[in-house]
Amino acid sequence: MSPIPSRLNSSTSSTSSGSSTSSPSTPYHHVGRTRTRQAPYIPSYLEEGQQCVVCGDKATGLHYQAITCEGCKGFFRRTAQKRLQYSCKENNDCEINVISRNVCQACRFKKCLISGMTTDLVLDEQERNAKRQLIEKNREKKELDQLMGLLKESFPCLPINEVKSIVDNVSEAYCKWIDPSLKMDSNFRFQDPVEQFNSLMTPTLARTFAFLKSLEGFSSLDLNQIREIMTSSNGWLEVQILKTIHKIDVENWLLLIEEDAPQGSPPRSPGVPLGNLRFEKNFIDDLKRISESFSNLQMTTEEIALLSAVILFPESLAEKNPEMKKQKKQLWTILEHIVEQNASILDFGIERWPKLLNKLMNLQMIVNRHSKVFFEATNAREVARLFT
Amino acid sequence: MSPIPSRLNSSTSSTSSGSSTSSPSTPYHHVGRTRTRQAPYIPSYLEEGQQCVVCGDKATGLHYQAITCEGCKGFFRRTAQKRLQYSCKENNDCEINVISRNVCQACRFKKCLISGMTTDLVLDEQERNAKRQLIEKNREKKELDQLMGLLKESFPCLPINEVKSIVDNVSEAYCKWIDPSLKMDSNFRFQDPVEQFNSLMTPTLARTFAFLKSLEGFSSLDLNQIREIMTSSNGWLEVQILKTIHKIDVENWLLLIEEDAPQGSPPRSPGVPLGNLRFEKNFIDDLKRISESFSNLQMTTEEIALLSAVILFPESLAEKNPEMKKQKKQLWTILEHIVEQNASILDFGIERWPKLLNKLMNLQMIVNRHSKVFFEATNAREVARLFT
DNA sequence: ATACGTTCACATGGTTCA
DNA sequence: TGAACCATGTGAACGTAT
Ligand SMILES: [Zn+2]
Ligand SMILES: [Zn+2]
Ligand SMILES: [Zn+2]
Ligand SMILES: [Zn+2]
Repeated sequence: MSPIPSRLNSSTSSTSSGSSTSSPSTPYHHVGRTRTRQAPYIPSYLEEGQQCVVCGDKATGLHYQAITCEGCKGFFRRTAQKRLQYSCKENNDCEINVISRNVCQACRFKKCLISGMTTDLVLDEQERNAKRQLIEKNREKKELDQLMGLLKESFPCLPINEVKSIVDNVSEAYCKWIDPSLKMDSNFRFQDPVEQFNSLMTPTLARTFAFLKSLEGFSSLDLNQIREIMTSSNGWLEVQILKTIHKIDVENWLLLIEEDAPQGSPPRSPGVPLGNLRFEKNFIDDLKRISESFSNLQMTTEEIALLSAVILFPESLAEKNPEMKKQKKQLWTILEHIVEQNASILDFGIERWPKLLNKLMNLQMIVNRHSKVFFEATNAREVARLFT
Repeated sequence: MSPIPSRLNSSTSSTSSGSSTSSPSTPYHHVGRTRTRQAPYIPSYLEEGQQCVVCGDKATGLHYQAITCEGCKGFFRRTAQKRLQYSCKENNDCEINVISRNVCQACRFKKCLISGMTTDLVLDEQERNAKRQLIEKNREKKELDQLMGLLKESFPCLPINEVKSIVDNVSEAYCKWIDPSLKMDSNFRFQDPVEQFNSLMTPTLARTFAFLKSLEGFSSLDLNQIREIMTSSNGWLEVQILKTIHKIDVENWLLLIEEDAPQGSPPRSPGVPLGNLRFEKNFIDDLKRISESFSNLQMTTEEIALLSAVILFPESLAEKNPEMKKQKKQLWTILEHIVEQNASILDFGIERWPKLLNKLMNLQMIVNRHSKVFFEATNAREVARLFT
């Protein structure tokens, strides 16, 4: 029914907690405007026209263990959530009906309790938070899944179907005829390499995606734009490699990553010898060269982060949108500034900035030269190790 | 059983619903509607009215090693799958019965475990995936078998695989050379035609030729033969027009092509109004007529591909070479069968095949009537747009 | 025949915004 | 404040592989 304003209209400062939530992304850009207002849902167990046990308004279902209207539901929740204390200006016996219910909050809440509503069912701060987080998480996941779907179309890894089927057949035959005991883990071993590739690369892409979105002005990009960005350049690969080469111990050529030890082996290996990675020698050599080259710069975390941002910043966007162009320029400028500032602090020559640019070019060339390597399904596992 | 509200969500009454909510998705479901609700299956080892060891509701069988109801089964599975952690708001000793089971998830799960349910039997993500894939695979196989069976009836004489591979090959070649937009995953333009011809002809001709060449028995044609074929009939024009008219939105008379937006204009035009094309009105009108005519047939990609193949198949070759003649005949036969088969699937009248032939004749007449249009130098640009 | 996962209508919690 | 909305947990019915 129509809410009747009265007396304590002042009430609470009202809602407006929100903000932060980021726009709900405009679920549907409707054209039709019509949006058939769908009939408010009523649970099937309610009789026709059943009344709210508190105020007699039209009930909409069980709420906090009592059959109530939307109004009493909301009132009760707000009261319990914020632990509000009301006091009656009369004799604690105000009548509560659909007209008068907003006159005395104290008596309304009292009647709620008497009518069987229980605050136990009101989620407390913590639970509420958990719920919000869950929803946020799911939202992201959903978006990511969609993106992954699009990405899969855009750069499918090289399937190598022939190899796969040969390997599968031979292995399967082996297990079947020669060593049946192996059959157990066949699930694991014969998993489709393409699937494997996807599941292994997803975390990496997801992180890159999240990083990109966190940059100013990128949060509102839609999925297709993101896909375009991710596929139209090797930027994300370059960023990953940039990260990786800073994890290489150039003295001993160890890749310093934490891996779960297989079993019973020493708890933590100090690192993986580069030679142990199953890539072609060519690639490993380039990796060594470039990581040695960068190690001389002693880049700081901030510098790496900024560099990653500009690498990822899609040129196409900058060209289309002057605002974005300005932003990219700004990032470059800041980076330059910091690099040179650190140069003097680190007692570097004056050449640090040009050197960085030079090395960056080198990095991009190398990534480009080997870009195929990253998409071979058979390499997926090693690539994932590299990018962990 | 009987639902009672409580903490989380209450359960439902068994009402059989019938409500019309139906807002979300509403995927394909049976239309039969009659569907006598068959008695929910109960394993034979259960005694009459045996109870769920967790909540006392009616048990439906062994689930994860304990005799439980459907509710506890689902609750346990979800919890284990998502590795959920609950916490009790009371003293970890909440009573669990059919009424209260939804009050405290922590205690419900605890009771599940105590009652002998084991998470070992809950399939993990990977196993679940494997299962899904297996089911999917089997479904496809089943469908394929059915289709094969259908084809086999239609072509008792021909090896069934051959028919299917012919259809597949022609369709694939068509998508590759003539109309890439048909292919789901080909967001990227045409395959580059063989270079040697590329320089000698317009891209359209080159692609049409490539299509022809990919047909069985045509791969060895040399340039001169090609030229002869291409010039001796309007086949290639007909094929291109056939493609084009299937890109026309007959509601709004828009030609649905993707053009690079000039600059700064809206990123993607929904289509080009036919009237915008710089052809004589005569020609446009015929185009409208013929495209409307074909749109009624709702031709599938395979049908269009096969039709294109037979249109392009040079009569001269068929006459000279009995082998080729047979092949052409075969293509016609396959096309006819598929068209009629689809007629029944699409709930078409029995007239689909004759109608197609009729419309084809019309198409050829129109192309013939306007053939001059395509070769006038001043029209070159527009023709290229049309055939993109 | 059995016991897995899947599907989806439903109920109900929180959230939004006029 | 509360009408409309969104999102998630629930469980009955169901589809399949073993
Ligand atoms: Zn009320
Ligand atoms: Zn009062
Ligand atoms: Zn139970
Ligand atoms: Zn408890």
